[in-house]
Amino acid sequence: MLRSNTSFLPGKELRLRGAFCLYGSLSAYGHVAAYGHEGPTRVDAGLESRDPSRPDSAPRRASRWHEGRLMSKPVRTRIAPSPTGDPHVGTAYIGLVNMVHARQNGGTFVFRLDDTDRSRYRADSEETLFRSLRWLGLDWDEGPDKGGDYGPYRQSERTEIYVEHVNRLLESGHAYRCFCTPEEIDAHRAQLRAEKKTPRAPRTWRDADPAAVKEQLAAGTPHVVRLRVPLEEDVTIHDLLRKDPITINTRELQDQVLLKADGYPTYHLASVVDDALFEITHIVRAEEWISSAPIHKLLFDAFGYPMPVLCHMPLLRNADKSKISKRKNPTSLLHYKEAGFLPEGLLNFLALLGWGGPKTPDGGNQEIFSLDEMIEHFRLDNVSLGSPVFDQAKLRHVNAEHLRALTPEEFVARTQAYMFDKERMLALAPLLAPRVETLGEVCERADFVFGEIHHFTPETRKLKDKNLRTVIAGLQPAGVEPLDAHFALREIREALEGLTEWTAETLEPTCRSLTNEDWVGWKAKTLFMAIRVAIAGKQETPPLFETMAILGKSRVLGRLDQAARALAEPGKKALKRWEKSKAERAGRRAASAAEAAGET
RNA sequence: GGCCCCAUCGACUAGUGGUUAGGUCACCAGCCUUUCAAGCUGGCAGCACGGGUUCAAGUCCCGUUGGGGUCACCA
Repeated sequence: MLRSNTSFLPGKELRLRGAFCLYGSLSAYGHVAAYGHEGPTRVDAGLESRDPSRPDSAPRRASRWHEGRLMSKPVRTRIAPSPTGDPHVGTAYIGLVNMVHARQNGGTFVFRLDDTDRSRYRADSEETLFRSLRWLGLDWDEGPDKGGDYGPYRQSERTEIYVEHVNRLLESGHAYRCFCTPEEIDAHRAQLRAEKKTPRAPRTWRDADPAAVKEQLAAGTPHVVRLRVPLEEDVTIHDLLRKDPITINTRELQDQVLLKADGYPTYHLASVVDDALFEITHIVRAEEWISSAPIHKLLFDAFGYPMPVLCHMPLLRNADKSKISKRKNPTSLLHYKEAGFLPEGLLNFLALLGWGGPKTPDGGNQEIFSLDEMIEHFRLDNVSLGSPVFDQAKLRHVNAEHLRALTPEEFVARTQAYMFDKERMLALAPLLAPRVETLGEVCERADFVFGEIHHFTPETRKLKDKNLRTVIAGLQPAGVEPLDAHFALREIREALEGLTEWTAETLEPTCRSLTNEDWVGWKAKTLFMAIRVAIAGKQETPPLFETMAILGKSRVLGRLDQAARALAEPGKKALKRWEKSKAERAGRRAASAAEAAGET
């Protein structure tokens, strides 16, 4: 395979390649040469390029594999996050790679908001998303908050475009209207599962009588539009990182919903249409999308749009190698910001996953580097495919290196901004002032606000230290099993998670509602102490709900997780038992509510 | 379970047919130091297994095992 690795001189080759990436020229990287075998109308561009780092190397052939004439296109990449929750490290990771690839090719990095799921939409998370990614150091050239020539960049504002596209597919026979009810679909799937077949939506309407369709349409029956997936046909996709093409037979696929009953598109439709319209050249996204790539390929083909280069990045992992999850790892960018990580440190750490960093003369990798250095040296097609564990220890180390590189002035500025944020201090002042007698006591009194708390590692529980024992005592009241205390905290967390407004006034009733007799039997006093210790690491704090409000939702939730984890790690059986108990209690609550309603 | 992806120290990685398998984190030991960090020196530790191909395999091929993803009107 040809690659300019004889000298890892910073992006020599890339610079020469210039701002334009020959559409498909990545086949020159060798292992994607298989592209050249695809497509009925492939035209050999006959272009040759040389590896500049090896003047004597054989000329490499660049070819273009899909329809039409040779066309060079400026690189355009994108991220398309959903505003449905806290900004995720995975989003940042994929965003970083997309941005770096665009930048090093003089291309454009696009931010597109995937807000087509109206039921999960949360208005506040859109702004948080922008802010968090910007904090990290990501910056996009086009986006909902920035505009651009390809807008609108919010998919919820593009529904006419999707409907128009769906109509095209309807006319060309690539899609059909499906009037099945959700119940019918579920039943069908259940039956197929029972027969040990691939569960699929029924194809009742796939070849329905046009008259019947017209009738349903006239009656205004709710319906979706589905892709008419070919019955038995191999669909082959090419991935920049995997040398073998991936072939999936359409019998593994189902007639994917394209347009939902509420008129909004599904991810599949919206992303394909927008990637085409935005002229995205490289789709760089997480590995979990591989299995739906054939659907996308089918869609690009149905529309007659050129297929972008696909690049599926490895999934970030928990220590046990499962897909990273907030249960087992903090996944919110807010957490890392609030825990005092430097954005450049986090970014550097993320860059290390799948890539070692620039090569060093001793045969190793330079692991500490800046975004600019990454843009200079990183190569998208050289990402390693293992399952990178998001290792907190390594993250801390990388962050520490960046911290140490700060000048004293910078260090002070960063620390001040982190600890004594004016807004936060103003909120804190009325709670703190009555409780201190000198300024010297401020930090001690509110230590849990200013930084991380460390009381909840599993090791802590083994310590003999008296103070720490008290801490655990609060978390786990006398006579309560660790596992029960774990679930108590977890249940609190779940209740709080649903809160959209995070103030002392909204927090109090939510917390109090968990103290009814249906609960594990704790009094308010006990429950509130457990929460207090979990979020503050000690038993003396300003009033609980005010304290929680100031700490902020993500930190409170994160610390409840942390505390729960420190108490116990429930097994599958225990989890099941808990789920069951929750359901039963919910049932009882509903029953007693109904009874109460009946009496009045 | 079907389909798909993946596989180098505990973790992140370098490696693209010929290496004493390199670097970093973590861990251990020593040095430095009033303490703790940091720093320095050293150590522990890896090509999942089995078959091929080849003069030569961590590197290529096949199989096994293991891990993961995915099977929604969520993305």
